[in-house]
Amino acid sequence: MAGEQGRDDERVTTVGLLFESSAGLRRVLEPQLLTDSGLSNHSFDVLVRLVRSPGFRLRMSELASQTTLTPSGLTRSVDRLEESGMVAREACPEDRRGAFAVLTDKGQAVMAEAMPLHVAHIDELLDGVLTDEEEETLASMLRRIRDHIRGLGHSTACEESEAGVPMVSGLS
Amino acid sequence: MAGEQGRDDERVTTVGLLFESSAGLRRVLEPQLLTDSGLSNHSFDVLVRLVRSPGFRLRMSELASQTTLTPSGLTRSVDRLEESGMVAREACPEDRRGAFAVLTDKGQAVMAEAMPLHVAHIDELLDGVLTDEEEETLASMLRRIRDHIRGLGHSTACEESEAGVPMVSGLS
DNA sequence: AGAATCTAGTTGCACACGCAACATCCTTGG
DNA sequence: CCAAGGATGTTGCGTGTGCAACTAGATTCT
Repeated sequence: MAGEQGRDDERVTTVGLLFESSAGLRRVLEPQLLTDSGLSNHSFDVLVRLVRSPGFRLRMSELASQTTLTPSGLTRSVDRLEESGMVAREACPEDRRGAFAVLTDKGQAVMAEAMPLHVAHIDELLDGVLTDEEEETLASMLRRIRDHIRGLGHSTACEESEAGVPMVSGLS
Repeated sequence: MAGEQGRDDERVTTVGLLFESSAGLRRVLEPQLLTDSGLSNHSFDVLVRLVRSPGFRLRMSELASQTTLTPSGLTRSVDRLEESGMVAREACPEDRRGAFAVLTDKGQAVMAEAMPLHVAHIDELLDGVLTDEEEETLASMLRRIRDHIRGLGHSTACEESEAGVPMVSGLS
């Protein structure tokens, strides 16, 4: 079992490439994001969801399932964002266990500055690598993969993403 | 700066999807890999490179640049693999600073068992999501992205991957 | 040859993450 | 109406990670 790799490894290679490109992009983007706006990839991810939600607010659980974080990871992440004053926790009236994460004014200001920089950086980074059409294709395929995976976790395999608001996903 | 997302965010969305699908796949794959073979994604990644290298050996630096790990991360990872007896370190004759990581017999045996299981799991996981043609397209695009990113890090932007051995990348 | 510079690899340190256990609250069923 | 079960969010604990500083060996320049 040394160096033989049947063409059925192709799929494995594709998955490997997915990991590699993801990690590569993260390693380039994260430092820039940090020096530009003092945000980690995860923080930015959380903030993007909030920025794009009505009332700049989202339930913790919602946030957890949308980001790349586990519930516990999200708790800490929001803790930090709260300490920095970008996010505030707010009790949920109807469900006293629940909590909202709400973007503060400062959080909105930070994002208003961070987004364009980040977008520009990504643009600069990816320019000329893929045609517009290819990018669209790539996005469509990745979306399908993501939704398929998600369907597995929630077991009931439904309520995927509402194609209308295509899970924006600013980053990470 | 609330919910407006010009079509120039498309690229950001694509990057976001890349992160999401990568993280999603990892979260599904890793536990399985762990219970099946007792390996983490990173360990598996390291072992795959070794399995596919002549003499089952690779320089630490080579390994570091090929995997998703930093040099320091790789050191610890190889430390652990060495403790488990799957990998051994070997001094480099021509360069006394350098070190090889070499797959032991045990390491080869573990991989011989782990690979098919892992491949099967991925197959099962991704079956029906993309057509064969799409998979090929996806791999090609991801490869381009990865190579483009890599070219940035090494500054000199050369010596990309030798298309012949297309950076196999079993996983992670 | 000898000093300055560079590279390979390792380690101290701090930090972020996930898992599993937990407290709290909602929801069903008798 | 109360008990059993499910959901939401948080925390203790162990572990893995990256950065920066470091050791040791190569390389280059004068």
